Amino acid sequence: MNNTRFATAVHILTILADSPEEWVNSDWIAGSININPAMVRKELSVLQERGMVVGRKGKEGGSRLNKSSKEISLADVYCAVKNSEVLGKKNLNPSPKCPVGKDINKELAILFSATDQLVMDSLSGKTLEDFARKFR
Amino acid sequence: MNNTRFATAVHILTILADSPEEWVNSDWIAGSININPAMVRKELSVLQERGMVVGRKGKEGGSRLNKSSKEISLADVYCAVKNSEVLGKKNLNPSPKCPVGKDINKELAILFSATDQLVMDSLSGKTLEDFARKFR
DNA sequence: CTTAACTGTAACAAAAACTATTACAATTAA
DNA sequence: TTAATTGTAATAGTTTTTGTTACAGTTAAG
Repeated sequence: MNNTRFATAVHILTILADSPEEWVNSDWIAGSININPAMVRKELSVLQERGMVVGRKGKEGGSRLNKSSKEISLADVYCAVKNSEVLGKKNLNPSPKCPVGKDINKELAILFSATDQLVMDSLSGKTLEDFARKFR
Repeated sequence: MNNTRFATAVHILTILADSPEEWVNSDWIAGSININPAMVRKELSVLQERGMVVGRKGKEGGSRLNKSSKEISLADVYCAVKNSEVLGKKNLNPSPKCPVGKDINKELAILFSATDQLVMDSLSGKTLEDFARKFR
């Protein structure tokens, strides 16, 4: 994760969590994060697929949470945006002729999964509500 | 970490750990990982700065561990190569006018540090020796 | 004292990932 | 009917990552 996607997603969800009744539009959210509204809509789209958010089209449209912020964990968010493992990529093309090269990726895979799981377990104990509360 | 640096560094160190007496040259290591020798030397250079490895120039030169593989933890390796936090980058330029934007990065910083620390704590319990043993 | 095999490092190039921007069809409220 | 908005695609620009080439400096060994 050498990108801003987790930060962006948490930012979006925090705003929605603080106005659970309202349909907040992407322009407003984009103004708070200071990025392009289209970027916000892209990320909202992902959060919708995961069932965290629901969108409404047309005039007076926008987005809001699809469930209580108590029911959304930061692990849900991480899971939605993550596109690499915590410890990075494995070796791309290690030599099968070398005893180390032959098995390195298998061993790294074990280590990488365990490390990812550690992070997931920790984040699954943290709710969006807990996080969003700090901004009210 | 959306790169191969941790995998590369562990691969290098595993090879060195399995021949603690020998001066292994960058060509040999590069052959096992299947990358350019100059990339190996770049990473070796970082591992040297951290005191894990020592290099010898000239004919019959190469690298070897500077301490027992029992004394090198995977946290040392991670620390040497990491260039981003586990949960990625914070928001680049959030709006100070919005209650969320104003403080989001401060709150994210707390979360991000705690998550990084979790990973470090876990890796600090794993030695290079334990890892390298699997390949002998 | 010359040669061959290395390291260490810099400079540059290529590829991949990430972020930003523009545009527009489809939808909806008023 | 109009104006505001989503959802999405296409494209461009920027940053990060990976690969390559080159070479001065070092060292072992004949």
